[in-house]
Amino acid sequence: MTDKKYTIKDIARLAGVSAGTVDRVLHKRGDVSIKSFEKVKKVLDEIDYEPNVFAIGLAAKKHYTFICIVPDFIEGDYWHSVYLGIERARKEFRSFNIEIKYQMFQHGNPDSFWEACKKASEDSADAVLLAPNFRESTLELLKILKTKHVPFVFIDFNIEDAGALEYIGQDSFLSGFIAAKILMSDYKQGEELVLFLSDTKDSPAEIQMKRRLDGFMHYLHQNIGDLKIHEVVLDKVDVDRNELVLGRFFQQNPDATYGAVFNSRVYLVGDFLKNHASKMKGLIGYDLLEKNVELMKQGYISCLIGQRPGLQGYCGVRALCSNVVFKKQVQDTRYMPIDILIKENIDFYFEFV
Amino acid sequence: MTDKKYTIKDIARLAGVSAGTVDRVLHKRGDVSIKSFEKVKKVLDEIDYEPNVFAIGLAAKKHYTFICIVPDFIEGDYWHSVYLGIERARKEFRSFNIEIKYQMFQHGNPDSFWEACKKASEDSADAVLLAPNFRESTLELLKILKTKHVPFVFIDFNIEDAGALEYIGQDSFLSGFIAAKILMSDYKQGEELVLFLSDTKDSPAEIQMKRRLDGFMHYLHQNIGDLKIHEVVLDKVDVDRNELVLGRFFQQNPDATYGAVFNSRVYLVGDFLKNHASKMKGLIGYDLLEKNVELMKQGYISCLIGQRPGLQGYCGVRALCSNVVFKKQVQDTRYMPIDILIKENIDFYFEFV
DNA sequence: CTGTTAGCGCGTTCAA
DNA sequence: TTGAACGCGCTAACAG
Repeated sequence: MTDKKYTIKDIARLAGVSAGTVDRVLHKRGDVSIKSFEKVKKVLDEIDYEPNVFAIGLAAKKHYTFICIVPDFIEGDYWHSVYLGIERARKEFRSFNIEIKYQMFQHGNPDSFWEACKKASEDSADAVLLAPNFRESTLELLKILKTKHVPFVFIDFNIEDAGALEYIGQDSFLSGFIAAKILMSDYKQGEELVLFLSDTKDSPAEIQMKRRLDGFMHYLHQNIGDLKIHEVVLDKVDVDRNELVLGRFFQQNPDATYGAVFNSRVYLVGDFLKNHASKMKGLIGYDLLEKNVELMKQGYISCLIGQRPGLQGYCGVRALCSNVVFKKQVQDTRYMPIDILIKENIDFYFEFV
Repeated sequence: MTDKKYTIKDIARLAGVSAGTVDRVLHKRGDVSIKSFEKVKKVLDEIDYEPNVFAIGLAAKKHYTFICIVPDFIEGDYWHSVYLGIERARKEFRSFNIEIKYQMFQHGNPDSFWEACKKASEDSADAVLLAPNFRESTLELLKILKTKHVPFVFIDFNIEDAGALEYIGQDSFLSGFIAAKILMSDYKQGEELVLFLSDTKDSPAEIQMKRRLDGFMHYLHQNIGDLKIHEVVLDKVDVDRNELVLGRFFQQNPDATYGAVFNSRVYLVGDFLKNHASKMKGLIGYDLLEKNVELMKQGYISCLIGQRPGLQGYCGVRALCSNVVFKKQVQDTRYMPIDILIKENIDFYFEFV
């Protein structure tokens, strides 16, 4: 393969036509005589023409607006990483005149999500990236987007057959399966397991957790017989209540020495352990929130499953950009790697270079 | 943060000078009066100027040649991935007029490496990426590069204090430590371990393996008392000899049920096990060669440590590009993530998006 | 020392 | 249906 770079002018010269005609052929803009078309086509078939991206970027006049409907965040949490990925993409594609607008909502708050969807559908966008936190509001929004032919991608959660350009996220079932395999690798007869569950209902987040749990249980059924499994429901925010619940639980079940949390809030358990100067033999959870990472480094959490939130945000914007700006087809599902992070490799982990 | 994009013309207008002067200030090209400089500086301090990368790319007239001194490869092996990463970077930076030349050598062959270094030093390059397989030849080459002020980066192996612009690779000690932790997670009293060693000598590859082994042993000392450890030396290529050695070993040591290989050639052991329809309780090795991945999917290898060869190649070229083309400072060490791959997450693993 | 100018390759007029 | 011409933002050469 040669590195010789052909320009439109080169092609025009080789074909014996003008640059404008070549451009028309390349972009299928019509108004080209059969004869000219053939001549240009012939040259294009023979050489390996790749347009100069810089010239394209420089000459681009069109402006695009992408709307991102994602949860609001605080420093160091999951959606902060997603945001950073989106911002990274924004900078990278800034020269293509892509403007990114955010419609943020309170995570887990249906009204706030609905509000965000409504605003987004009123606004005119060329593409939409969204974390479909609630099903009904999402479908409502999609209806409008579809009539306007505005493409959209889902990140983190999926709603199948909703017509998304692409879904970007993890295979939840398998990540649960892996979590079990890692967590229970040093299991010995007689030890017990506790699943720390959540009390949210009916949200895609809940569905995701359910799938992870399914995968987790699937591993246990396949590999571990008669294991005693406890369940403890934790509150999202009520630390005092959790303190009470966990205190009682651990007192009554000293053999429950493996713990699993199927969302980011494994720090709730980690913090409890830390406050009581206690450790489980194994505690696994999801996502590299600062709090989680810190607790893992201190030994209260033994493993975290990472799902590349930053990459999700980045890929989301990039998929929209490929489709809208470059009219390229994109794949319909992009599964993120299932990263296994432990105390020892967490320091080398990064999402971007 | 506003998205308003300032151009050099904007700055010139705001500062009351011409675009040329602004350019001189931006690039510290001198020949600017104090007064003009101050005016431009003031404007620059107030706004958030980011040059348009496309315009830079388009206007760039200079051509660069990078030489990559890396091992030759076959489809699906480690250095193939490195190559793909380099090629990815080549395509991405092609518009900056960077030409990539390869000086490939036979992996592990000092003469071939020496030959490649010699050719590279005779050729005139603007930057060099190399996998310093042999110390002396490398130092010889570096001497010449340094007199010519040609920057170079190391990938995969490092030679410390050799003046490399950047070293890109893994923290070998820690990756060994992690390998032990993963491998021995379900260790039970009485089980035995076998280390499959290599017989290469004095190469940076050997040093890397040594470091991994050190980390591995460090974990064992910290966490597992009186473990019986065997050592088996495998030949790189002589399959028949290995067959013999392994056959005898496993016959005599039925309790040696954990195995570790500190390089890519864990497939040597995996293949043996497969041929004898046998499995170890745990077998760990390095790198996602096709052969290794296949054996892991089939259950003969339990875990592989990945070190992102593709990303290494990509980052290597990118570092050179940042430094040579954009005159940017680059970090001196870029440790790759230590990826933990098992049967279940291997299918979702990828290096690039 | 400083302003002006001619491209870089492509998209997009506009006149022929 | 076609070719010529302009401009995107920046760099570098040149003329004052």
